[in-house]
Amino acid sequence: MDTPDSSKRHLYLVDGSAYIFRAYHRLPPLTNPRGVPVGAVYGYTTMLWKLAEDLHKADGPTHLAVILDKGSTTFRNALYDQYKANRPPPPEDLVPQFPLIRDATRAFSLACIEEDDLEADDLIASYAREATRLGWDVTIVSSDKDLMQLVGTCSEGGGCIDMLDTMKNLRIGIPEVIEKFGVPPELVGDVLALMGDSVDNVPGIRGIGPKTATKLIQEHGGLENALAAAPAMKAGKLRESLIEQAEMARLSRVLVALKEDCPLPIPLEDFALGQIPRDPLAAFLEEHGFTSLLRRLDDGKGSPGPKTQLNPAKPETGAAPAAPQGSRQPLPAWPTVDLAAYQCVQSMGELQQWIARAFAARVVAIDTETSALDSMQADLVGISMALGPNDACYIPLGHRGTDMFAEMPLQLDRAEAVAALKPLLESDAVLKVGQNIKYDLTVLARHGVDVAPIDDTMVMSFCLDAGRSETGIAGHGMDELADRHLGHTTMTFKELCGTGKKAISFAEVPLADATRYAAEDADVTWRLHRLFAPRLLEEGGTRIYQRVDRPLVTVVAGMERAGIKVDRERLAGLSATFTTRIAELEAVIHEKAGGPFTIGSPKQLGEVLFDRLGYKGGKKGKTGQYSTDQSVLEGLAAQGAEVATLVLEWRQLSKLKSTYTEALQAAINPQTGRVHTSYSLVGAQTGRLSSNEPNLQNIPIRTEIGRQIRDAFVAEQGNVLLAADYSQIELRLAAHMADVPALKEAFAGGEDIHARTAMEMFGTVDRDTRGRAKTINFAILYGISRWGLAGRLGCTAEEAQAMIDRYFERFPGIQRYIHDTLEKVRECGYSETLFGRKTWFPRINSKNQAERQGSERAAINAPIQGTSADIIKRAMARMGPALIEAGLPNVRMLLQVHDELVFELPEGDVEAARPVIERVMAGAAEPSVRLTVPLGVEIGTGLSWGAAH
DNA sequence: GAGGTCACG
DNA sequence: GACGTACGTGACCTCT
Repeated sequence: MDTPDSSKRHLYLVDGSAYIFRAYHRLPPLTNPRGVPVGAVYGYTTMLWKLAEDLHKADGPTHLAVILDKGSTTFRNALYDQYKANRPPPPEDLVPQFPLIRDATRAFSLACIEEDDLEADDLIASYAREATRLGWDVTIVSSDKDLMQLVGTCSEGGGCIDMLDTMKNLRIGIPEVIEKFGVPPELVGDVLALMGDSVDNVPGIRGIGPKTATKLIQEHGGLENALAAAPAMKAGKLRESLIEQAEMARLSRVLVALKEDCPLPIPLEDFALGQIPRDPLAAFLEEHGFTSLLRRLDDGKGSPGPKTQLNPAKPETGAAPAAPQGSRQPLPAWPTVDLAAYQCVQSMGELQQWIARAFAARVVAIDTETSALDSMQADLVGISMALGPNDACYIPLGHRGTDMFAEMPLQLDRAEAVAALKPLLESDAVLKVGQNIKYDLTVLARHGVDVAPIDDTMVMSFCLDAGRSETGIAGHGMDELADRHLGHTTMTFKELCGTGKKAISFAEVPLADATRYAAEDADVTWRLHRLFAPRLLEEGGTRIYQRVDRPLVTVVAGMERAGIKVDRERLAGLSATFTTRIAELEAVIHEKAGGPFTIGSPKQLGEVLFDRLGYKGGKKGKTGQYSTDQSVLEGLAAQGAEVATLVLEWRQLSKLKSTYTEALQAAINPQTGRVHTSYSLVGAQTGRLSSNEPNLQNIPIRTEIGRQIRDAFVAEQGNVLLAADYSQIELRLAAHMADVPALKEAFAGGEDIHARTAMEMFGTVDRDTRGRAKTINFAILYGISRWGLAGRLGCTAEEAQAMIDRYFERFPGIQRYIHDTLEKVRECGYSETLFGRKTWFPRINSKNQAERQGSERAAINAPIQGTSADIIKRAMARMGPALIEAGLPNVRMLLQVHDELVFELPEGDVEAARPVIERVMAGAAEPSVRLTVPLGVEIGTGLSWGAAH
């Protein structure tokens, strides 16, 4: 600071919500590179920029916070239910900009505050009062007339309050307030109470406007005096109104009064301005295409520009740049992980200190420790937090004694600690970082905490490095990431809790060990986040991470938590039927085989079929074992081997019973009575989700007998299930991406695409040619080989090759797509979806032909499968807000099955929900990508999942 | 833990 | 000429 009196504090309080409305109306409707409207965000960003430029001026801010309105109702609605009821909804293209305001604030590393039940004005008033009490000067960045009540007030402390209208570049002091209202600031509230406010729906007194209100207050010196003087006034409308509506005026006075004693969620000192780190700001400016600001950021010559304060120095942690594939990147200059440095938090005082420090840090890595792996059932045992390298703590909450005689460990009351952490975990001003934070979201949601905003290092790793590994599939687990990126070997859960029968619950781990383990996880997560955030920007992963995968984390957590109801009795009934039939089959198979054997053992079955019974066609694989899979058994059955037919039926029923009818009953959550799958966001290299424990993405549908299992997935009483499918989405995307006129035309015309293919290929459409065409269409999507196609179609490789040639000829574009895709992957090492998701293929140039060809097929498929995954993920991220906006808060999204979404909704909502869901799904590529084929969506409803198809 | 099989898109 | 023979998953079973 170059101010003479360097101890003088000057607090700027930015009225963010008010600003954004004004900026919206004053600025042209800009959109960012993704087509998202950002005009108001741009205005807001330039305003913050201007304020940042004032940093080093003599009377510039030393402290700054942005205050936002949070909810739509506040305590004032309890006083007067019509308060602000007349407000029109914000313009459609402004709505998506609200959350970006927070992003912008965070990008400047500024504090951002919003509280339920309070308006921004109240928080501003409370902070302003507190600051002046301490002798600070305060500038309120706003032009809101309500806030003018605060201007000029000097307390004993000596601090003064003024306002700054950045748009008009106007300082508002006492003279300006008097000019506007005709009265000094302390009487502004009385004037406002008389005149009312039509926008906020403050009633005031009908017939009294600003002029009369000012005159009355000037004459009588205050509202109560004016009301008291009314009976003595000369008869007329004014006198009558004042008498009749005196109570309305008094209510209005309360409504316009600012609440100056709100609890302050963040201490004033934490608003201290320091250097503004460059990287997050640059990332934000780039993401939204604010290129002129970005240039100014990097242009050191602009003086007196923000350069000196918006210091472009590398982040203090020295994040390492991306490493070339395969080589270890240089390790960041951080102190090595020191398990002894972590604090075990055992008092509320210590906890409060950590919370305050986390607010100040604005980024906190968190990790929850629980008693089990299932986030829907696990009990919360503790929470760890990290604010920097080795700056981490563990808060034990649910530990037991190490044995039944041991004393209970000293720890905070769980409910009390969670309540203390809740404002931090829910604060928009603080980014919560987790490794697989979806798990923590679910656990904490069950304790009433909705964690936001979030980052997930596992998902970040996936967006950077999907498929990227010399030896195979790159994992994104914490231990692996710590080793790969930090050169650090983490404590393993096994070391701590053991395995198998001797395993103990985390709740039984002694606090000292638990602290080392849990805090280390948070510490490592914090470090990984510091590495990944700049890499995403440099390597082009920001778009897919910020726009698709990050928003999805919270959405998917919600779906998992919702679960789906299954009809236990129905499953049990099916199980019993299957059991009986399986026993019958077993007896007959053993009889035909000439003795008992384990039918479920492919090895024994092969020997029975090909050695003992002497059937032909036995093929041994590389393990020296006969193959007995479906196609082999079907071949035997065609030769008249009845036992093969019986084994096929046995296999089908055994599969259905063990994997579905039995396992699903066991998967019903005893608390919710529903089945909660867990989705992995990093499970499939192409960007698809995967589902596990239980897998709800492979519930039978293709056979009649399997389909009965789908009928056991049901809606709650009074509700129905709605299933919405993209039809032929991958073929449509192939038509678009390879630019195939005939296919695009067929999709545009709503034709049967396989029939069209049959016509092009064979000149005629019947069952047979359509079926063959369908096979070929899929073969194309999966990276064709003549051998594979020949096997599927039952023809020779030469005939298959002829068909491939014909396909390329009829559908020009396909061959070029395959060629270009492979070219790019060979060159860059990765493929990309239309939305920029990368999948790495480290073995694309392998000397091993099988390996190489396998990579080539996967590389041809990945952009198509991945783009499809991006599209449905975008639809999922938008679905919740779209349904809320449509007034359908009771429609719940439950499942995703790659090209299908399943919802549960009140029967009465079906007709309203159908078009909303259809629109969101069909339009999910836009505005990022303009497809040249329509996306078809088919919707069905029913009391069960089976019936909804 | 690996291999085989089969449920799904 | 061998290699293996369509992309992406997860669960269950048997056997080592």
